[in-house]
Amino acid sequence: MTDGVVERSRPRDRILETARDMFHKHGIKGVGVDAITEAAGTNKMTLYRHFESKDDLIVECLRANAAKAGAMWDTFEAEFPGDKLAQLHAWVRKAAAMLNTDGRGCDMANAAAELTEPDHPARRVIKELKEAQRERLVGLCRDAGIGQAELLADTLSLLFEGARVSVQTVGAEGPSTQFVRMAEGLIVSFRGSAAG
Amino acid sequence: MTDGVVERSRPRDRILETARDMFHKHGIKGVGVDAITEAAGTNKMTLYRHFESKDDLIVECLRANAAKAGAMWDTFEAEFPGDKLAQLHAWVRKAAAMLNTDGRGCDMANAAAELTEPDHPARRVIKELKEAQRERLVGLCRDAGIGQAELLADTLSLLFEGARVSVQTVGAEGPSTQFVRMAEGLIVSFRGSAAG
DNA sequence: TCTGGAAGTTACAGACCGGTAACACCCTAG
DNA sequence: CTAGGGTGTTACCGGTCTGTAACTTCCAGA
Repeated sequence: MTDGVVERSRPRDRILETARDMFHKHGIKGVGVDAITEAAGTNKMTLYRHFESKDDLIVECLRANAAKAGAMWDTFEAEFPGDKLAQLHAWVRKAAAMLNTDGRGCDMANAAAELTEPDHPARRVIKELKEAQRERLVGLCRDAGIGQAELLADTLSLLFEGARVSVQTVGAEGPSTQFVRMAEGLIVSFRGSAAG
Repeated sequence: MTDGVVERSRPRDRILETARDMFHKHGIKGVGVDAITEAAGTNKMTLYRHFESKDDLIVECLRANAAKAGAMWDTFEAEFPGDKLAQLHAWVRKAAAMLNTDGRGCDMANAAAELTEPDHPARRVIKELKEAQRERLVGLCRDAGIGQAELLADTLSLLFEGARVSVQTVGAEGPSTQFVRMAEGLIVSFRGSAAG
């Protein structure tokens, strides 16, 4: 049982945390609710008392992931108060670090790859949360005084997203090793062209 | 039955083609062998006479995909014989076109997201085929006279990969719309810096 | 016309899936 | 002490999954 995470807390929290971990490691369709509840040290009935379906649990996991990712931005602000450019570089470093932590890509991207039904409830929240993340990165670029903030943010975002899937397909020794160099080069280039 | 592709040909070919189509649309774990054989106008026993398991079928589908993608490069050479820079721009246009054809990402990336077992037979071939694709793009960049060919190829590759997952998560109207602008800008920038 | 192999058919095994029912338990708030 | 809500337990439903067995049908080539 490598999927522990059974610290004593309220069953709902344990289920949510365990499900997040197992969905991340083994994929959504690769994990059944029985396995989740067992790893969470509880049982199926309790799961269905707190979540109305597996799909509902999936959505809650994605929201929890996004909340955790959102908290990351606050640490940048705390670490470099007011210095938006430093925060942008901190984002690059953090992103690069994530590439080497584990070989699994973004949970939302993976979920979108697995859940192909066009009206699956998870697809709505994935789009919402991804768009919110884009807004934050665009805002950071703009506040850092970069002229074409949207273009830089989108480029960095696509690079990072691509690096994550690259790690998942060819491993951490592939093209993703150049991510920092690419990102830093882009920031320099965009700062050189035009400032707000 | 929207997953037709039942033209009269040998059962093995029909199964392979149908499986490629259905895996692409609905994901690998989202399609059972019964559904494949039915859509291919044959039956399960015939599938298992030609493929030793579903995993084997998956691997063959990935190889077939890669073969089709490989043929794409030959069309570039045929269209712009000897003009490697033109072929690189053709790659950019082709990549951009793929972003708008359907909302599903790269089959290999999606497969890697779904098949999480570290020793799954598909993971080997995904890595092999992705590395082969990288070699081709690096070669194209180098032959186009670009100094840092590997870095440009990896950057373009990551951008494209990221654009495909972006289409899958937020749709074709998201950051991926800027893909051509990003790619062309990078090529210009790399050509300006140093040439071979 | 005969024959052999490829393909189709039906049924089944064994496992797993998401989800529910009915009931026993425990622990805390009143 | 008691009542009640949250939790645990067991069993079950109907469905789907990969994979196999045994048998029939068809068709091309000799």
